[in-house]
Amino acid sequence: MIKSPFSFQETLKHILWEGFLAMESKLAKGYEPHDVERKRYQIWEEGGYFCANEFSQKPSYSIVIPPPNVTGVLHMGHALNNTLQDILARWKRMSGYEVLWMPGTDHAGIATQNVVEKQLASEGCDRHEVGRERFVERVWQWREDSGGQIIEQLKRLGASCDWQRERFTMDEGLSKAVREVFVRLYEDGLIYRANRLINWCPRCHTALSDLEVEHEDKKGHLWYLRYPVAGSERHLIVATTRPETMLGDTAVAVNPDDERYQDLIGQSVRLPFVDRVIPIVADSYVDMNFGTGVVKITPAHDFNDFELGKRHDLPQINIFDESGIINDQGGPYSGQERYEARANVVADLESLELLEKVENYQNAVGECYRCRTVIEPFLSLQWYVKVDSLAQPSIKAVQEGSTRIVPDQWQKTYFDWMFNLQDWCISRQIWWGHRIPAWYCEQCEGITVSREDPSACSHCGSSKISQDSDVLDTWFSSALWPFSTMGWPDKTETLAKFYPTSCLVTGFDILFFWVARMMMMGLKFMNDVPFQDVYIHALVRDAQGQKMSKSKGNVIDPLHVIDEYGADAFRFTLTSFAAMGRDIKLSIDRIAGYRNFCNKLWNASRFALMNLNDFDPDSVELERIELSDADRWVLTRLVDTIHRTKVALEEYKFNDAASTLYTFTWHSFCDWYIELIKDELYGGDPSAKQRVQSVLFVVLETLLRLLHPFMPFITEEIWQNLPGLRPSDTIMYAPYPDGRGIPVDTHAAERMDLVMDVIRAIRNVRGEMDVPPGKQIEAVIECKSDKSAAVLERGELAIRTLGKVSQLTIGQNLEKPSQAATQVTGDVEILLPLSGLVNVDEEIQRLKKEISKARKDVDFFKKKLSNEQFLANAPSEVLQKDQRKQAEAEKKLGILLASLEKMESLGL
RNA sequence: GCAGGUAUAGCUCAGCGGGAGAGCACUCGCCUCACACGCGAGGGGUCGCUGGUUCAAUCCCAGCUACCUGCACCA
Repeated sequence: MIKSPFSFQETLKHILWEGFLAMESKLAKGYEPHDVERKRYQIWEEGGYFCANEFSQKPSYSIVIPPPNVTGVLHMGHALNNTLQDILARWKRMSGYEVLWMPGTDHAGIATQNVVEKQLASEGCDRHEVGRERFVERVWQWREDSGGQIIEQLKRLGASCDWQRERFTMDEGLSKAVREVFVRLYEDGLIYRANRLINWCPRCHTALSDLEVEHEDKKGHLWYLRYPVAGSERHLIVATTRPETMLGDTAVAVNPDDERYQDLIGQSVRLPFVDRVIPIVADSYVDMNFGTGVVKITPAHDFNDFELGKRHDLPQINIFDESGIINDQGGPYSGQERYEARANVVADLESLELLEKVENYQNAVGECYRCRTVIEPFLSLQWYVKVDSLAQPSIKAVQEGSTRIVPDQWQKTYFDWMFNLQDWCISRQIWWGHRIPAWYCEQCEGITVSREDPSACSHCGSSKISQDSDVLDTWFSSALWPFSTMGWPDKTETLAKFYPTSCLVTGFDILFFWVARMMMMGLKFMNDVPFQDVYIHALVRDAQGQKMSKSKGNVIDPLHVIDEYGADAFRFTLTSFAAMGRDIKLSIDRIAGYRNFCNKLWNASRFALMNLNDFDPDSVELERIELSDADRWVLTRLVDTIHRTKVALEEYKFNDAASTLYTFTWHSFCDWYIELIKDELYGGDPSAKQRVQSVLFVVLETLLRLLHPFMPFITEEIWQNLPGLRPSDTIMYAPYPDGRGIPVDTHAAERMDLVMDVIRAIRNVRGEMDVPPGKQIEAVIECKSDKSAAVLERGELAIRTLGKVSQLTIGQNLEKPSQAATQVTGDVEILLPLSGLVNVDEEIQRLKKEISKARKDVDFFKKKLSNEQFLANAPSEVLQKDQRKQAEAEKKLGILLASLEKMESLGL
C-alpha cells in the first residue's frame, strides 16, 4: 500500500477541490513561465509594440543599448544592464512617451578576428594564406551563421528593444558615419600620425590603446647584470626585470646627485653580446635608492626609457619583430622568442660571470585584454586622436549638468580621467573593422584622406596610391553609436526626435572606453550631449563577491536561470539588488525567493479570478459606493505604493521600487486584504460581495500595471485573463498608474491599522501560548476611548475571522474575565480568557517578557524627557511625540503589571 | 603610492539626525476552501574602532583599522 501523508477523505477532498479549481480558474495552479514567456514575447514582437515612431506627437524617450560584442553571449552583466533599460523603456512607454530603445551589436574587431582565426587554425591555415579580402568575407559569413546570438538571448529576458532598427557597427550606414568622422577630425587637425612607443600585442599583432592593457601583479625576478666600464676593470651593476632587452640598451643612467657614480658620468660601458659601447648618462629620473641606483636604458622597449632617451638624444634600437621574436639587431639571439631569449641571455651572462645575482620580485605586467598575452612596448607609426579640445566641452557638459552622471560619485572618476587624457591611439593592425580612409602616395609620399575612395593623390595627382592597411579601434565606431544608429550624417527625423537620448544605462567598467568617448564625439558632431542622464550600475558578482569568470568556474548562466526560474523572477532579483553604488552578489537561492514572489502574485490572481467570475469591471464605481475601512486601507496603501514607485524610478532607485512593490503585493494585498474580504466574498450579502469584488479588481489590475515594467510576462498573462475588456491590446500600452481615481482615506487606513494591531495581538498570544491554529477562542476587548470602541466594533468580523475568535465582546468598562491572557495595543486592552486553553505559568512567563519590553520603553522615554537640554532644544513635535509615547508605554506597563499580579495570585 | 568605495542580525543587504529594518537562514505551531514556491508566531544586532559637532549620532566631521575597486607604478 502506498503511504500517503493524507487520509483517504482528505485526498478525495483534494482531488475534488482541484477539479473544481481547474474548472473555475483560467490559470494553472502554479505559475509556469516557459510557455507564457514564449507566447507573450511573440505576440509583442509581431504586434509591433516595441517599435518607435519618429513622427509621433508624444514626447520622446530614448535609450541606446550598450552594444554587446557580436561574439558575445548573454552574461549577468548584460542581464542586469538590459533589465534596467527595459524597466525604464516599459515604464516610459506606459507613461505616454514615444519610446525608442535602439538595439544592436558592435563588431568587436580583435575578439571577432580571433574567433575566425581560430577557425582557420583548426583548418590548418592562417589569415595570411587566405588573404585580406577572403578573410573579411569569412568574418561576415561567421557573423551570418553564429554571430549575434545575444540578440535572441536578450529577447528571452523580455527586452523591448525596437528590433526592426537593430544596428551593427559595420553596417553601411554606421561605416559611413565612421568615415565622415575620421575625415572631419583629420581636416580639423585632430587626427594625426606619429611614431611612438605603443602597447603591442605580439599575438594579436596589433597596437592597443592604454585602456586595452590590463596590469596584473606577477611573480618575477630582478636580475642584477654586470656591465663592464669601458677602459677600466670596473663594472656597473644594473637591475632589470627584463634581461633580454639589454640587447637594445643604448645607455645606462644614474642619478646626477649620486655620489657613488659621479666619476663615471660621461664615460661608457661595453654591452655584452652585441658588443656596443654605450654612454653613462645622468638623469634625475633615476631613483638612487632602488636596486643599485643604475638603470639600463632601452628606449625602444620601455616607456620611461623612451622619454629619457629623447632627453639624452639616445638611439632607439628595436630588437623585436611583431611577434616578439628577436630580430637581426639581437646578434646571437636573433630568431629566438622573447622568453627563450631571456633564458639564454641570463645563462650566457652567468657563464661570463656577468650575472651578479637574482632576486624574486613582483611587479605589474601589462597584458592584452583580449588574449592575456604580455604586451610589448613597441615602436611604431600609428594614428592618434588629439583629445584635448574634445575633452574640454565634455568636461564642461558634466560640470554644468547638461549630462548628469548617476550616482554622482562616478562624476569624480569621469573628471579624473578626462583631466589626464593621453592622445588616443586608434589604429589597429588587424583586418576586421573600418579600414582607415588614408592613402599614401608612392610618388610624393603625401597622405590623402577622403570620404570617397580616391583614384589619385590629392597632392601630386599621382595614381600610384595605396590605402593604409590598418583598421580603426572598435571603440572609435562605438563612440558614434548614439547618433550613427539614428542615421547620421544624414539629417534624419529619428535624430530630430530622439537625439539627445534620455538616458544611458551602463556599467562603470566602460565609463572611459565608451561613455567619455561618446561625450566627446556627440558634442563635436551633434553639438549636443549624447545623453541627458548616465546611470552607472553595479557589477554582478558571485555569492562570495568574486567577479564571475570562466576560469574561476563561478559563472551563473542567465539563460539557465531563466529556464529554471523564469525571466520575471530573474529580472526582479536583479532589480531588487540593484542598489546604487554597490556590487551585486548573486546566488541561486535569492532567485528562488523571487520565483516564489511570482508564484504568490500568480496565486493571488487565481484567487481573484475565481471570485470575479460573475463580475463586470465596467460596473466599478469606487467613488459612489460606501467602502469599508479595509477597502479604504488597501486603496490608500496602493496609492502610496504608486507614488513611492514613481519617485524611486525617477531617481533610478530600482531596488526601492522593487521592494516597495514586493511589500505591498505580498504583505498588504495578499496577507491582509485578500484575507479580510473572504467573509464578504463568501457571505450572503450581494452588495457587499460586489463592493469587495470592485476593490479587489481595481487593486489587482492596478498592481499588474505597476509591476509590468519589472515583470513583463506574468503581468501581461494575468492582465489578459482578467474579466471584461482591456483598454488596449497589451498591458505594455495601458497607462502606468498615477493614483488618479483611487480614493485615499488616511483616517480609515489608521482605523484599519488599529483593527490589524488587535488581530496581531490576539495572534501573538495564540502563537506564544501554542493555541492550536484551528481552535476558536473567546476575547474581551476593553477600549479606553469611544473612538477605539467604535473602530473595533466596525472591525468585528475581521477580528473574529482572522483572530479565530468565536465569542467576542468589545466595549468600555467591561466586566473582565477572572483568568485571562492580556495584551495591550494603543489604548486597547485585549483579554483572552484562559478557560483551559492556556496554563497560568505560561501566561506568567509571557507577561514577564512583555513587561520587560514595556519597562525598557518607559525607562527610555523617562530618561530622555527628564533631560532639560532636550526639553529646551528639541522641536515641539518631537517633544510631543515622545511625551505621547511615554504615556502610552506607562499605561501599557500598568496594565501588564496588574495582569501579572492577578495571575500570580491565581497561581498561588 | 594616489583616488574612490565598503564595514549594520548567521548570510546578503536597505536605512532620510529623533526609540535598529527587510529577504534568506533559524526555532515553534499549522496541508485554515489562492498559494507548503504556503500560513501564523518567535528568537537574533555595543550599527568596524577612537575622538569631535549636537539637546540628540548607525547617519554629520576628523583620525585609525580591515576589505574591495580603479589608476599609476622605481628599472
